[in-house]
Amino acid sequence: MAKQEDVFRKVISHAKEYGYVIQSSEIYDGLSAVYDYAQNGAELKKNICDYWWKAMVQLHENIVGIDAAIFMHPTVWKASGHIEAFNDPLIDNKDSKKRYRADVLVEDYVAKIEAKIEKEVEKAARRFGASFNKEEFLSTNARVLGYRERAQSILKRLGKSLENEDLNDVRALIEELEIVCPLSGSKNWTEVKQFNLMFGTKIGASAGSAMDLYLRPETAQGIFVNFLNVQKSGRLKIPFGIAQIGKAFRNEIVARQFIFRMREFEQMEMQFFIRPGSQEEWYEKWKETRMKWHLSLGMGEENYRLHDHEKLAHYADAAADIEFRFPFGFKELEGIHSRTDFDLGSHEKYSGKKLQYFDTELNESYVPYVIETSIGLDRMFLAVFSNALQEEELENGSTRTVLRLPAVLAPTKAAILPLVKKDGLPEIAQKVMDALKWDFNVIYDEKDAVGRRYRRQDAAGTPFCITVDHQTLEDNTVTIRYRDTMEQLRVTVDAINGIIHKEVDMKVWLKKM
RNA sequence: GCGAAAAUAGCUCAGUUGGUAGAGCGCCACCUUGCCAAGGUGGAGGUCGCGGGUUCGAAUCCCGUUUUUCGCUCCA
Repeated sequence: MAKQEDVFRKVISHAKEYGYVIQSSEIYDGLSAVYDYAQNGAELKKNICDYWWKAMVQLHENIVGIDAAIFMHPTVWKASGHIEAFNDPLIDNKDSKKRYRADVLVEDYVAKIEAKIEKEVEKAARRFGASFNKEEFLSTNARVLGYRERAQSILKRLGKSLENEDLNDVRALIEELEIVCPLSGSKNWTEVKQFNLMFGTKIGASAGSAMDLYLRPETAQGIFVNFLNVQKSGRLKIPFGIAQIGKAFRNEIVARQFIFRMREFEQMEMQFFIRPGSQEEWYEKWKETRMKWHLSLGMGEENYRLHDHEKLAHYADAAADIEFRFPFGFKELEGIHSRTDFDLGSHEKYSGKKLQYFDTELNESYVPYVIETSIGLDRMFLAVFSNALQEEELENGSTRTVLRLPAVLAPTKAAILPLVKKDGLPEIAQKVMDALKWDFNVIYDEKDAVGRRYRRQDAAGTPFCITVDHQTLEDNTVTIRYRDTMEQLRVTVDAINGIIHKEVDMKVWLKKM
């Protein structure tokens, strides 16, 4: 366990030290669970995006990509169920450390009162036998009436407090009713707090005419609301998919573990529209396809596992996670969900617009079913980065820190190094770099001994080092050193481009799928 | 959100019973070497997370706060 923590700590400090990830607003003590991608991080992230986009959009004739706005009409979040599900008054019991919905606690209490009424009814029914008139009993029995009045006044007060967002009164109500924690039996409660997982903001500059908006808590809805426009303008036939990469925002109660759970994060997702009834087949197909994509990066099959959900979200009829072995254990990296027609159907209801597809083969219209693949870009970044960071013992007893990023994703593909800073070698190295920079991200480094420069590039994740030495002056050859094996080959200057290209080309990597 | 721990240079850390800060690595310049880190000389960089308090005096003690990590909780 302690070792796991150490590894994670190293990942975080390495990410900072080598220009990958920095905490946001660090000079102001940082902002909780918000991080910035620095120069190398931005490149790595962009490469992950490209790798995903190519695999999903470019290589599938029936998948197109869009880029929807972060702001959406507020009703979208009613239709999606987020306003309902993301808005709860919560209270904690300090002894059992259990968290409850405050309104549910009160409602449970009322339910107990109602149970008492039922008991009275049963008792009376036994006593009076056949002559028992339930209606009459309920409207005349003093004890029942007392219970009733009490229950009603409690619910009325609760409703009013919730409506006025008077959380102090909800708390007061819980105290007055002497509600105890079902687990610990104690009345040691915290304040009631309103948790809204969505970030609110306003559109419109003047306060009077401003409209409440949310920053989207997921990107999927941008696809659903545009479903028909894209289908029609793209003349797309079912089955087809719409993909998107974009930011989403969640005001997480607990946001932790570096970039694993951030308040502002990025999703890469694809909604695949299919005929109702074919969801099982496509669900399996996409699980398999997405897993292949992951495995093509060569990060080790043993580091992935598929986890099927038993408890399903309200919109889904099947759901699975692709989990990855992060430094803190196996955690969700990507979700594959069979979302049925929940979203499109709900948008039909709320918007009053038809969101149906006319299937010419079946000669009928229907609301398509949806299979979703949704991967956290930041989590993918963390998976790639943490998996790549290794410390290895060399034969000579020294250790080497090496960031074995898949070459296709590495921010910098090659470093160009003159063996020494004289004899015209820097000038040649500069020329080599100028020739390569059109095709690859390359950097030049002439400081320190060449061995040290190799190690520097190892730690930064650069897969190749090109060294210009004295022999270059004679026969126009250089050495190319491989990060992972530390082996060197002598090649002509003209051959470098081809060698690197073969190793970092997305086509080569994607073909492993 | 609760509980625990932590915060000192870019990184990893030391700092003895309170007496206005150190190391290693890294970084910069120059010299030297020249194919796998740790050669020489010189240099930059910290009011010890922030704010209060106690004290003649606080990195050190107390309170608050922010951030991070771990456990619980939560998680469409």
